[in-house]
Amino acid sequence: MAENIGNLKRTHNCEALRSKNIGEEVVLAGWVQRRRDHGGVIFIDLRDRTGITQVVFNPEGNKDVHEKAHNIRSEYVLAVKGKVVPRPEGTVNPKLPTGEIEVLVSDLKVLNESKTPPFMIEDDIDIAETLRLKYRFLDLRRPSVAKGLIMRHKVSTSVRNFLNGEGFLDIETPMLTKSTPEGARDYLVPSRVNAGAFYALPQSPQLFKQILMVAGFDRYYQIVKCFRDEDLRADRQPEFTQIDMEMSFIDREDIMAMAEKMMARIFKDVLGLELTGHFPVMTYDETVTRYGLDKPDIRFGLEHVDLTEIMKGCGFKVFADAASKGGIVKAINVKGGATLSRKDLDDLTAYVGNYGARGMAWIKVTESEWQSPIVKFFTDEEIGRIKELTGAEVGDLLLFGSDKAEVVNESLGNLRNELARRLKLVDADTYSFLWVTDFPLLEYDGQTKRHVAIHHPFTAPLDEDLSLIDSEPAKARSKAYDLVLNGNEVGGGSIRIHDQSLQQKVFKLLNISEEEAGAKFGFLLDALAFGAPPHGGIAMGLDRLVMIMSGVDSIRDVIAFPKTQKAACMMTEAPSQVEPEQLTELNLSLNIPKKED
RNA sequence: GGGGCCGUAGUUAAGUUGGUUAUAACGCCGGCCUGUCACGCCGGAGGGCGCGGGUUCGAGUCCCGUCGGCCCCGCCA
Repeated sequence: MAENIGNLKRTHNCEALRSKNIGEEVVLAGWVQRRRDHGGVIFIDLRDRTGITQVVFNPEGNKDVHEKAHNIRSEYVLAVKGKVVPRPEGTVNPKLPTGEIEVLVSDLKVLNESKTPPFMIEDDIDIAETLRLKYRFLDLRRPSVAKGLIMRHKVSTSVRNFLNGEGFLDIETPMLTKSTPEGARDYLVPSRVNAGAFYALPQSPQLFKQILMVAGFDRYYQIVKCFRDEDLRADRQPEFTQIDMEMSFIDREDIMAMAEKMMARIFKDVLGLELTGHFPVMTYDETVTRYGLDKPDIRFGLEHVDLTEIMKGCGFKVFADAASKGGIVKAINVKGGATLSRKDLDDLTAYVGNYGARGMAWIKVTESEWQSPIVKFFTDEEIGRIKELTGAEVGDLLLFGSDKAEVVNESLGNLRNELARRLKLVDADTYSFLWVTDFPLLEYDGQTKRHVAIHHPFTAPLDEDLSLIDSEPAKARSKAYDLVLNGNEVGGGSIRIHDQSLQQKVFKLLNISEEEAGAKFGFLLDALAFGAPPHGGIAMGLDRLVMIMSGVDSIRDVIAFPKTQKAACMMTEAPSQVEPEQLTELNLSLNIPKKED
């Protein structure tokens, strides 16, 4: 039977007591981590989110209390009153911060019993994630899991303190808002009072924060949920949290400086690390050329070497064709990689296959020869050029990609990361930020056969590329910037268009008709026409940032109640069917296609 | 939409070329135990192998389908 607290109000948490507390009468409350019943004396490790204290039931003390303690099991909830005493000579536990003392119990209340938990509440256990998520309330009792949420709290606290100090205002924006074209798939919410009409959950507060700038709130922030109905990954959940900010009367270097200062503050407050100097800045073109990806991890080398020019007329048809027909040929020199086995190479070939590469040529540089299936196709001069450009030395491994530029860059870019993982080229505790700037304004979407905005349609072009908007829009670059941390995109933003005519011009480029622009973004165009200040901002992915800072591989580990890959919550079993009456009230009917047999 | 991996006691796993009553560890239950902290010792219960078909004398092992989980591609302004 569960007892009420009564007079046993706790005086300390389970990590608080030390030798200096010896002699004090204290009350602790928490969960039973473990019981060691010796028939006579009974030890219980009492746990709360701060730590563990050993409490002792001695039969020579209170008989009733000792009797009661026999029935205690794992995860029972206890309040104990007792005296802090030193542990007897030789029984100090150096593994526990509280290991020099124990609490000799004089009064006990079993605040609640517990069923035997489906898994043990401790770190370093190996359990299926689906079970952890179903019993998330138990999983979250494990210190390593709680640690992620505690760190998340520290990060958001640090962010608020910093931005409040810099004069930013925390202003909430609607969760029930308007569906807009472009971007990700919206989560829709039917309107009961407007039959047939829908709200959308925000993909980000983008337009609202711009409107707030027009309204004169020249420094805004919000730690806010965003929703995108797209497929999940280890670093993507359908609802996620952004540190969203926007400033007026600034240019991009001001936003970048502010974001850097904020990151420095977060790392200082939360990890005690000093981030010194400015974050390096690299243009989009440079990242793609050197690393293949626009979010390179710059903690290790393995940079790409472009061999397109020298392969144009070579005897290896695959390379020659790619090089002369608009594609590219690139190589990575894996220093000391000649020790990789044939199986390793097969694995890596399969790996680049994920990104559309149809193969992966390689050359092992050994004392006696260039060992490779393709080296026989090259002239001595070509081999010399390859050697020169890649810096190949004895013991190295050269890996090649040849195809359309996107395929080569994507596959070799990801291969580079994979090699670093396999060869353990990075120290897990290092943090390396990078700004990526000068993104193209537009990209061509082969599916819809039109240009779409790379960042979003409100991103300003670079000043020097303004004239390209009319002549060669595909070449125009934007005032967008991404913040990359250890190869992960943790933030992105831009200077926005604050001129109504330029905004209309960009909509036109994106094949958004005047009518459509008016219908979907009329309020923004309106606002821009009423004295919009120059403005811009950035949004940081809180989940990803905390994931990296806490050294875990999935944002699920830093979200209290995350969803599985099918966007389901194992605990609540959301999403679920609803009563027909609810649908009727919303003027909805279901039309679920039958599966074909 | 596609590729890969996985599903066996509460948990984590083992399970030979298909072949008696499906193993182990931890956990759980009972007993003993006054200094343990992964307490110890003795004893015990617990699953029919995600689900549904099929092949076979016989299926956890083979085949088909299906559900669920994880990683990835597509998708994610």
